[in-house]
Amino acid sequence: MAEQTPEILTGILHKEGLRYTAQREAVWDEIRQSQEHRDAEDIYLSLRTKGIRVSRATVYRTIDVLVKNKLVRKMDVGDGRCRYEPRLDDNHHDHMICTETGDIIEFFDEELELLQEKIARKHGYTVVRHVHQLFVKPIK
Amino acid sequence: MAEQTPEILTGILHKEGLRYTAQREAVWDEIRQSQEHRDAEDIYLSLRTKGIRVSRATVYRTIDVLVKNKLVRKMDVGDGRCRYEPRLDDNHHDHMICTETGDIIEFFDEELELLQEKIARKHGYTVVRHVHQLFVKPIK
DNA sequence: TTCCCCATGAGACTCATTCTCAATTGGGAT
DNA sequence: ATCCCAATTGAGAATGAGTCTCATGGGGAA
Repeated sequence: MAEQTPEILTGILHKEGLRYTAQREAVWDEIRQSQEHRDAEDIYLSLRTKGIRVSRATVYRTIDVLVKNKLVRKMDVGDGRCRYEPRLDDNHHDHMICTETGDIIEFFDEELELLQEKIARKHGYTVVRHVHQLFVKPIK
Repeated sequence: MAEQTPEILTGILHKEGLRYTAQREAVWDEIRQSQEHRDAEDIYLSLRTKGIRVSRATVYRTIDVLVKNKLVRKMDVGDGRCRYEPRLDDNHHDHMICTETGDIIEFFDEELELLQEKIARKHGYTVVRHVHQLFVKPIK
């Protein structure tokens, strides 16, 4: 999973007119190598634990760039902290949050995607992006 | 729209073991008489402008009770402030937010509701509640 | 009417995120 | 390779929605 990723970051920074720095690389690496849905503080602390000197401000600033360029997906679960996940493969999906365990399950449904667009069109709009979260509990 | 509503509130307060107060009535009236999706500060300021003495704390506390008892719907648009709307008729619906004008359009689609439940079941869950927002832009 | 306890208001507090600004550093020009 | 300067960084202050505290006020049962 690691071959072309460095260039992905440099390419984006270049496109945005931003400089390549060790901190930006570190933040992107940190998010990339995890499949969890972590908040900014988790990411920050994980970097610090690894001995990487970076500040919260830089973590937040870098995440903004990554989100804007679709390397990272930002999700607001509604509990006051946003979670982030890598978006390397760019497979779109939504989330199911278990109300009993807090587990986050990813799902994708083509029919659902089409239906949303259909509904928007009915009102004279087209979907730019969407937020869809199912708060669920295990059956029985 | 006003006949039985006072009793709705008193009934709920009684059920919750809470007292009927002028402030709680005022907050509920304020939310009821508007179809807008306003945040807590808007509601608070509107009450103060009308000369009603109520504090932010009471507005928040009362909204919590109303939301818990489904008299009010709480929606987190993701911009840091939650919006509230009355829920008298209890017609469930989701929201479409226009990215150009900020307009909020309500929609409901039975097929969508069923599809969500179907997806949850496929993973061994059942839907408790959901958040579904379409960020849209006008066609052409 | 009294009395007990819940509700209220003012402002302190929390906590995620953003901002400030002096010090540092990337990287193009030379 | 070196210079130079705007971009970047870190530390901590600031922000802002929402929550909490606690002294005072007011429902409502008896």
